[in-house]
Amino acid sequence: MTKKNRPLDAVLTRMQKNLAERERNAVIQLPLWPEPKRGAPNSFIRSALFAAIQSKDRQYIKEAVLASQDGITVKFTGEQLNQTDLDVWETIVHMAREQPLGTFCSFTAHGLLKAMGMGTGNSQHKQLHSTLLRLTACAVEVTHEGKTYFGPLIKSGAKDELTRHYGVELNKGIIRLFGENQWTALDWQQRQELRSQPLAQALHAFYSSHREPFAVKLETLQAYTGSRNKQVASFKRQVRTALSQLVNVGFLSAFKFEGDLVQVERAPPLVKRA
DNA sequence: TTCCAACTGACGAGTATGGA
DNA sequence: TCCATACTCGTCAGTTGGAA
Repeated sequence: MTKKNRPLDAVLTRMQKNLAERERNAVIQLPLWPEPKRGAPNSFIRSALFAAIQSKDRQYIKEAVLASQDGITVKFTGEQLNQTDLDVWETIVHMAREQPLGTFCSFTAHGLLKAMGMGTGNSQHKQLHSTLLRLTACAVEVTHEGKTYFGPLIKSGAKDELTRHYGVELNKGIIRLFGENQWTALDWQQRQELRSQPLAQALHAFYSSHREPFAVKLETLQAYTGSRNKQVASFKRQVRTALSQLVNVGFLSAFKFEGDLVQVERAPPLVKRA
């Protein structure tokens, strides 16, 4: 290196430092979806990350590659997540979307349960706390369209045992999952109407992320929803019931089975009159 | 494919508590 | 006293697996 280049190197180094500093301090914010919607990355709802299982059927998973749609890779370590966990995560993300990522989002347990349309009894409070711990303790590695996020789904949290106020912090890196055309605004009212029906919720989320759903094999749906039902006939029965529920809530207009293929037709969105 | 029984979790009504 | 929040407990609905 010549003496002549040294000042230029110093300037470049300073510029790189400034750029890195600016990136660290940049205000990163989630997309602003409307109030009746809940935003979720497609990588979450097109994979078995949030399985259609009951709480009692959770398993501990270590560095497992979960079933996912082509173009998405999901690795998971921790206690298996289900649709209830997705409800909680979506609600927290929904509340946090109006403030920069990395800042604490505070709420009361009661308020969060109410916001999710759940009961507010002791069992629900315990369930909520377990969910928050699960979302904090897990480790996911999601790759979608060349962008990878790895880490927990909630960075950290705090709770005031007297007032039951929570404060949770989301990772800034989570924004990588909300790239353009990589997330879906789920109809929250429909999802609430499907509460306690994990398979219907999982299919609602999956098909919400496809404007014109294509025919999908039963075994593919079985994998994407993380179903524990090993019997094909039994799973088909469950899917039929779940899709009927999606028709009832106005999400689908029709569905049919052609052999082991499932074809659905989305209902046109309701236009609210002023 | 349908039916059934057992199990589990969610829900809701009634009540208690604490702060303004 | 009122209101928001929290707790307890009984009931109900959903899920599952097995049998026919």
